[in-house]
Amino acid sequence: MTIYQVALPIPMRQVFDYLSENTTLDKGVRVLVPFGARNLVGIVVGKVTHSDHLSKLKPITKELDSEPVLDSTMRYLCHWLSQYYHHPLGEVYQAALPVALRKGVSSTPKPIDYLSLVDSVASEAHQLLGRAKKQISLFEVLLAGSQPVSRLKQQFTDSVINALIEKKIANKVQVEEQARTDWHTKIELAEKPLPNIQQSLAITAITHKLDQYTAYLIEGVTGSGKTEVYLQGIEAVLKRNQQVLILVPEIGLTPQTVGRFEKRFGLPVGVLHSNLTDNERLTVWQKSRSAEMPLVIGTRSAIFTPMPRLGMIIVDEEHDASYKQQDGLKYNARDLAVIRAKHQKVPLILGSATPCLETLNNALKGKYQHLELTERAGSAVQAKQNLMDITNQPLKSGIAQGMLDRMQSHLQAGSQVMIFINRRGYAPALICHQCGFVEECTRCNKAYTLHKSLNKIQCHYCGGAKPIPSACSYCSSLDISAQGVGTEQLEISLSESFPQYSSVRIDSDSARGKTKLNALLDDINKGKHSILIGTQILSKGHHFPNVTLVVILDADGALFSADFRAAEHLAQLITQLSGRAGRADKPGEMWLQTHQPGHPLLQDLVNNGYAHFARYALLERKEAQLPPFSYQALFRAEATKASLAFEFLSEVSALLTNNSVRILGPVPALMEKRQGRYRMQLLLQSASRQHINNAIAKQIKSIENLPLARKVRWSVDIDPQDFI
DNA sequence: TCAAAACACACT
DNA sequence: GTGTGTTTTGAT
Repeated sequence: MTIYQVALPIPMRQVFDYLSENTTLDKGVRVLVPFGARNLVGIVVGKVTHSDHLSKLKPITKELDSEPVLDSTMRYLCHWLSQYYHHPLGEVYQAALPVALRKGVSSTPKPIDYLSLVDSVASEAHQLLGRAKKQISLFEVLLAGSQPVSRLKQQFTDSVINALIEKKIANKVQVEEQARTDWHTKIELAEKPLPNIQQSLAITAITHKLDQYTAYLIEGVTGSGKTEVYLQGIEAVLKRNQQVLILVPEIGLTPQTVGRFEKRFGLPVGVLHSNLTDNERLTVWQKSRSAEMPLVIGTRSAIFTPMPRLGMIIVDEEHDASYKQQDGLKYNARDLAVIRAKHQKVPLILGSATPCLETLNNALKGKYQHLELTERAGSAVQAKQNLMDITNQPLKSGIAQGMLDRMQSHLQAGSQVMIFINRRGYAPALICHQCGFVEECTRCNKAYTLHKSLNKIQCHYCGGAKPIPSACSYCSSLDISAQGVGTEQLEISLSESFPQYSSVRIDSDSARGKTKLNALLDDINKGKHSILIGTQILSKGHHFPNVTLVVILDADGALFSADFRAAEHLAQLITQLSGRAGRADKPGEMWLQTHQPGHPLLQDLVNNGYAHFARYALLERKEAQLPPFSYQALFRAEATKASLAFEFLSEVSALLTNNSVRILGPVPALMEKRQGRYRMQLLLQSASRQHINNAIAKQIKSIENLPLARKVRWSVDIDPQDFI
């Protein structure tokens, strides 16, 4: 009997030992094992000669694979993930596999039914078929060779196919499909544009060293032709008979995008997104694993696609927040792509018009090769950005009168108007409407965050709290309030102000599901609506040629958010939006409403653009010792009683206390109560990633074993992106 | 006194 | 995580 260590999909940071008569089970093979009263699908992680639980060992019920479902690269990535994110290995393995495989179905493709002519019959077939037209035409198709039944069914009805089988002219044959991996001989290049100088430089840089790991940041303004650089890079890789993995944000994956890749190379493209069925996902996984699929394009979890002949990874819109998984295994697919590219020794391309500061910093330090595309091609335009001072101005549902007038004139000219509410990183700060003063914690010089339900304001850096003041501490005005209006409230108010124009709201509620969103976007570009009210979704991937006015309602919220990334995200949003509104003959304008028209970050963004802003923001981060100049981990806990969550995090804090790691909190989460549960958080920060990692690694088991750990819902988030 | 609810614990 | 055994609670 051999003892195997098996990782199970349970939230426990340990592996379990099982017995088997088979002495040659490989790592990465799935097995069915008894676990308590249940049967679970686990992954073999190793063979051992001794177990501490010899008396308890049970045999493996069933071996599910002859070939490992996780190759050595995938196992390496899973181990890395487990250690880096302090997540149980079994759950990581589970997350890395397509759902179908987690359930234990076979990992090899099902044999396909082919319809094939019976050898002897050819000569007498015409006689047998008589005048049956459809059957004759099916017979003629089959003369050229066997065809999969599923494909024939698109052209012929069941009865025609069955007739040929009954007349013993044809029969069904099961064929194990041979993976065709010689696609490099079948590339059919579509016509391609002539790259400009910057593009050529980027393409040359990338294609020059394809057989080693190098990370590139392509920082290219909207319309500068990043995609063309990708395409020419991909071409070089495909010609070497190597596969390419392309990651895109959740919303960016449209049939047009996929079509562009298919058309360019005349090769099949595997697509992975959240709307696929388990089987569709499995098929792409299988074809990629067998190297039959040259190109795979997908969202976050596509980073787990096995590619034996990987030759390049591309992460498009690398700044996009959807690359970070928000629940369970909180990994960042962009960061994992770096690890994977390094391990498989292939180039990695990160592309964005608005790179996130972490990536930009890596590029500026020389860790990534920095390729800049600053020339706009063809008809691309950028909306002109302006600041509107709303201090002491009458507001109607958050919109200044001057802005309403401007909207009126754009609407009268037959254009569309977009009102943007920034809910992301939303942390209500107290702002005086008279003078623009923001209530700040004197110890940290950070804006207090308003917690209405607790009836106090709290500093999210030191945890200090005090009652909500009734007047501005600077000018004593009573007109102080939190920023922020909801989309619904705004929609009502706008339909009162502009009754003759139709307005539409686009947020994750009204645009649930992809088809619904596409239908809405279609309506908009057909001109069915004049006023668009939206959140995040509008900034991604879609163009609004008829929108000539974009209004950002609450720029201030981002400037004083407890989330230090809020300003960066606002800048990315503004830049993305202004590249998507208007067109050459009808350029757009964008207005940011603010109480702080002189704020250096806003000034820099509006006057000098994102690239300049980002470099300035990096200096600020350095000054404040914030990421990427320090590293963070966030413990979250929620419970029906706030005190439980607080107690738990206090105990965690005590366990982690360590000279080299700063601990902030516990403080209430920005959204302090959700679904009846109180939410608290504890932030760790250090100049050294290693210090944080070590501190957590040393104590994670003790934390897991705290009595309170089973009374609260808790999690660790390494490199947290959101402090919601 | 009993059953439901809450809790504790093991799971290889 | 889940299934199971144990203790607590509170209504009869």
